[in-house]
Amino acid sequence: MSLKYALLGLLDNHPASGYELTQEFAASLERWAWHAKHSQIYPELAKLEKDGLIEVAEEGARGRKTYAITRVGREDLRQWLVQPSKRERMRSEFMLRLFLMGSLPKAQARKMIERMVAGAQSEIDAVREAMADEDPIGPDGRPEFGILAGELGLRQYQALVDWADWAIEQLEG
Amino acid sequence: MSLKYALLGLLDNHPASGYELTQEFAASLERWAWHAKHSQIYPELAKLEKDGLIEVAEEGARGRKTYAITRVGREDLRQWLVQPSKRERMRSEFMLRLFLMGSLPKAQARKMIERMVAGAQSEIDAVREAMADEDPIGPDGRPEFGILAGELGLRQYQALVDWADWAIEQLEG
DNA sequence: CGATGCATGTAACGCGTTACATGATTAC
DNA sequence: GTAATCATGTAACGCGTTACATGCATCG
Repeated sequence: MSLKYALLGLLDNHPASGYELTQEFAASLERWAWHAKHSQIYPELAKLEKDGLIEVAEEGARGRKTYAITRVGREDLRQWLVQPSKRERMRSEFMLRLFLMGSLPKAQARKMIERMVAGAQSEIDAVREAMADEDPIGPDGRPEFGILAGELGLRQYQALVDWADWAIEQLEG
Repeated sequence: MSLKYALLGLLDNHPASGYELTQEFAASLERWAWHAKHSQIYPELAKLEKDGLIEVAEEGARGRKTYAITRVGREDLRQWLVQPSKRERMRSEFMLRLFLMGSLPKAQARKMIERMVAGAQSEIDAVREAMADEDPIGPDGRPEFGILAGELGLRQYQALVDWADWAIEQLEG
């Protein structure tokens, strides 16, 4: 269900082809929110068109089809955004590793945690730098939710880094 | 792949039946790390047995089969825990909603964020209370990674709550 | 003897990944 | 002309969910 709304959401900003949507996934959504490959996107677009939520606005070179969201599609998207979602099921390989780390000798578990944190920290540094001059409020006064969401992602990474200090202290004590 | 190691990890603590493993998922792993239903667990156990990573240690009433991890299984588990995993692909419906919230009028977006935060806060309160007297180091001196991981989960929820204040301030400003 | 909980499985379907497959256009 | 990029699709497979299906044991 989520891919459907990811596509409707992107098309609500501006019309785009399947190819462009694939790029947008890779460029923005992928890091913090959702990922999809073209092999999943094309069939899904066909389905959305069949259901009347989007339409082909223009056909270009090389068989390129530019899709636009329809009134019905926009309505469906708004509904989904507003409707409270049930608690997400967690599914994180990272967390799973943590849970099972008791199967390793203490010293090795500690080393793994340190390695995880180093990874998170370099991720934070890289993204902070890339986001340094991004304003969460666009020049037109409209909020850029991608930037806002990115800030949340960074803060959650930071929580991991801080936690690790505490966790290692627990292990030592 | 992850379900395999979740099962091996649980069986490395103590032998258990498919039924018990299903309960353990529901009780501990489910909240922060991984989820699986019995309909997925039973076939996976059969596969692990066929591959020699676990074995039937005992058969009880009602067709109950208690599985135990084998030496080979333990080795495989350790390998997986130690081997650095490639960056996980993000897939969070929650984050996706945030990204797409620009499709809502500002006031409504704000309301959605407030609702999300209220949910997170009550989750934090409930879990903090439940975890209040849990010591991350067990009475035998061995670290309880479930508790450590839970603390991380709580801190990440807390990061969300803190972020929301900031985000709403941005929207107002 | 009836409800609840223990205990195990299978089938159908949907979503996501990897790999296969093709062809047009543009830049060098 | 040839390499890179644009552009769209299909097929096979694996993982996860929902629903279907069965039967034994225990407690009251």
